[in-house]
Amino acid sequence: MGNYQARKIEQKWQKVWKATGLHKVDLSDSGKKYYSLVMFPYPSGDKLHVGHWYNFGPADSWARYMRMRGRNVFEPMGFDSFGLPAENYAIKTGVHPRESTAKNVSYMVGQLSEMGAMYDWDKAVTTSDLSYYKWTQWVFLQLYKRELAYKKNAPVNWCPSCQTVLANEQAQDGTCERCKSEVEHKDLSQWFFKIRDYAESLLDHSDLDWPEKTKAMQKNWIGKSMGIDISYDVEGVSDKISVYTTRPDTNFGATFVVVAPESECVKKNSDKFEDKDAIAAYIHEAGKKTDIERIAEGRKKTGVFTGLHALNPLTDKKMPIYVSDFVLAHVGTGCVVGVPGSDIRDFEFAREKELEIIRVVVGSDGDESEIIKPEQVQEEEGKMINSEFLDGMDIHKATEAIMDHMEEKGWGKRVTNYKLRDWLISRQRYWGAPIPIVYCEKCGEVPVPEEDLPVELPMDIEFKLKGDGKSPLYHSESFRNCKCPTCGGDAEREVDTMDTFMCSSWYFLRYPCSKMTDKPFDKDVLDKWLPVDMYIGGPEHACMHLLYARFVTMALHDMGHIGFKEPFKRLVHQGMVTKDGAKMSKSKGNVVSPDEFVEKYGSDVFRMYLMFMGPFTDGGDWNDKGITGIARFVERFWSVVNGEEKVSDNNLLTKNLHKLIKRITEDIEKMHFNTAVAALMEFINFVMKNGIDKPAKKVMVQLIEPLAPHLAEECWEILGEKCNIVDSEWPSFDAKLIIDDRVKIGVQVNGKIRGEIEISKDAKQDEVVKMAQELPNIQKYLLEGKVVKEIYVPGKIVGFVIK
RNA sequence: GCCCAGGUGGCGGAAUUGGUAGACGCGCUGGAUUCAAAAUCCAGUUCUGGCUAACAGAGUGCGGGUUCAAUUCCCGCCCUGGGCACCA
Repeated sequence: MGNYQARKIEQKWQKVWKATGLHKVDLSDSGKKYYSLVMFPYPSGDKLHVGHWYNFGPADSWARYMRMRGRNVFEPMGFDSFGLPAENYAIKTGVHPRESTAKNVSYMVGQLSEMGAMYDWDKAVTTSDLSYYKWTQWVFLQLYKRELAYKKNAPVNWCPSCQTVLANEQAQDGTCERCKSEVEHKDLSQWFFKIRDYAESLLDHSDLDWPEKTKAMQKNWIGKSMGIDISYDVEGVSDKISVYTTRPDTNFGATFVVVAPESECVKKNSDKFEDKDAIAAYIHEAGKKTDIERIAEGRKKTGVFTGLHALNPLTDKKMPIYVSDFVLAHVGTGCVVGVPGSDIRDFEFAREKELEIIRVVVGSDGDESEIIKPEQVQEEEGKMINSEFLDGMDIHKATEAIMDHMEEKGWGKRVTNYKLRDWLISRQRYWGAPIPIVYCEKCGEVPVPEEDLPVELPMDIEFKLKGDGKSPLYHSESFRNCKCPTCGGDAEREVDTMDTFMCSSWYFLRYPCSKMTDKPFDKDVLDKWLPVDMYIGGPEHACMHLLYARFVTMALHDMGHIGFKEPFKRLVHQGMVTKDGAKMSKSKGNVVSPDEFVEKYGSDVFRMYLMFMGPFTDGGDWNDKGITGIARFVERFWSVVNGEEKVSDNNLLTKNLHKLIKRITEDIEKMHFNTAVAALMEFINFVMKNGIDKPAKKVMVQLIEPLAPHLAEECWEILGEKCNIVDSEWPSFDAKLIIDDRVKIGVQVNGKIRGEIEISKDAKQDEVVKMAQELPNIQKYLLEGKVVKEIYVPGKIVGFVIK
């Protein structure tokens, strides 16, 4: 026999599997279909790191388990290959993104092949391939046709020195990553998708087997609220000012109005402001801050008085109007009414500007005094005071009453608001799918006809930053200049590319149809194979990617392109693998490659070690200290399979084997791979003492198949089986065989364990109590007082309460 | 700041319709084997006291509470991680 030659055996089976097409899926047979998907990787210069393995290994184990349960499993893989890092690399080194991406992809394909997963490479997609992004552009056109795409001005991070747009990542701490200049905001005309139109549909998770926390995060992200838009007259100005509030009940306490620096209201009325220079300077400064900074509670509030006043019709009070950066233009109407007695940020602002603070809600402490402490602001329950006809009502009733009142008077209108913003897809970058729009002087904005797709990304691009603020594609004359599809006259192409989230919002629809050239996908095929049965990926995608993918799927459904509304039936998030407590990234220099471990221990050991680290959904900090434990286990497993077949206790073997089947089955169902490995270790420890027979060996080998597929395949062959083990039937257990006749239970006195007894599983309470009482150590305690209660939880615990 | 998770031995973790906390593995200690080492095998291993015992006390981030009994349920904190819309 000898030691287990992991590398040799793994390469042998990978070759066989490839040659026999074991992992190719017949998509015409959808009867027992199972679409098992992982979020596809970005082909970065770091290649695959241990985090990918942590994710992909168990995902493949799951797919293998489902295949052994008789499902026709489709497990595709691909690359999300457009994006910023390849472009930055090009700017630095001059290497074309197409080249560096192709290199990274081919290296990663090699790494993934060594894993031995069941990927059907015939169906692979690479989003930067012409044959893929052609259809990303097609998806854009569908959304455009449906009037879900539109253009408007929106701010970008702008480096005044480099004269270029920066990603958030390049603008951390408000300075440019390259030159350290202070980052400013600049408005550009950009494309958006109306994801807000789908806010209600996206809030409906009722048919989704998703983690509760993910649903909660999406719900909070969408942020539905019911409130009222109130219009106030502004003294000396013809236009009214409109504010959105969810707490109109507090409006008798309104003492000022605040408008966002970038709001329409500021733009429209700037000529009427008192100190125009001060306000212009303030707006400029606000542009340098991030939203998170601006809205943080506890931060010192700043602002400039406009000289204008809004009139509160409830109180006839003149409310001064301020410009302040703690209000954001894209939230609600970009204007808020200041109620410092009931909102903590308004409270902070009022203190700063010495504005009137009125108590209108009495909270649980019953305090009605005029002076309000910060902790009394923002009461979630309470009743109204100082609010005329609302006085005495609880805040919820008052909210309804005042909204009725305001609507009757014509001062306001009930509205539903969402925090969700429309999806900004324009990117002023090269390495992305061009937006298929043409601008013609005569015809205006014209979508590229579907038959003219793809709009091909040009190669004649110089990556060095031009410093003229234009998108890279602007500089390709051959790309930019074109003929109008409608009138044939001279026209210019849109030079922005699409957000890469656009590529990943539909790739799962392309996999089953990846080779089609005349259409993005076939409705019949997709209606059979989708939704995805299991989708595995990181929780960091809870709000963005997963909402975008749902939105695109819903929109395509509503246009009749596909017959299902939701893309992902079941969702599981793997945990994140960190290194020294931090997310692995090139900038931190803490990326750990799986290659040396695969080389040294083999794919199976490495995969099982990652599983054994802890629960799949938890992740953890990477270290390689325990990997020898798994290597030892594999050696022992190997020697048991190859060892003699002699058993000292047959009944015990059967019982433990059936217990093992139960545990592994349940653990895999719950994705608790760590305890599945532990259970196998316990079983091996047991059979090393007790011995094993051939049928038990076979079951044991089947049970390890999802976790260590190469090892299992080799053992399966050694045990004389002909078929591939992944096509053997998952073992079942007999519940009757795993019942323990005798169990050890603890004996408690006043809740503390004082002894242990062994009882028969159907022993009666009297019997058990009597046995417990007879223990010398228990007698000692029983003599100390009077027994007031005897407790017996069958099979679990026996206890006495004494006084 | 806001939203969502998580905190258990020297380390990774196990155990939750409340019922013997620490399975499994790493590491460590002792032993066997060996000229020696590696590898392997056997035994021990939460901490404190105690005779390497019986047993007792403490113990699941911190402070309270409910209960015969709390890692598990409730209230209030602290810390760490993820996300916050141009990294993907």
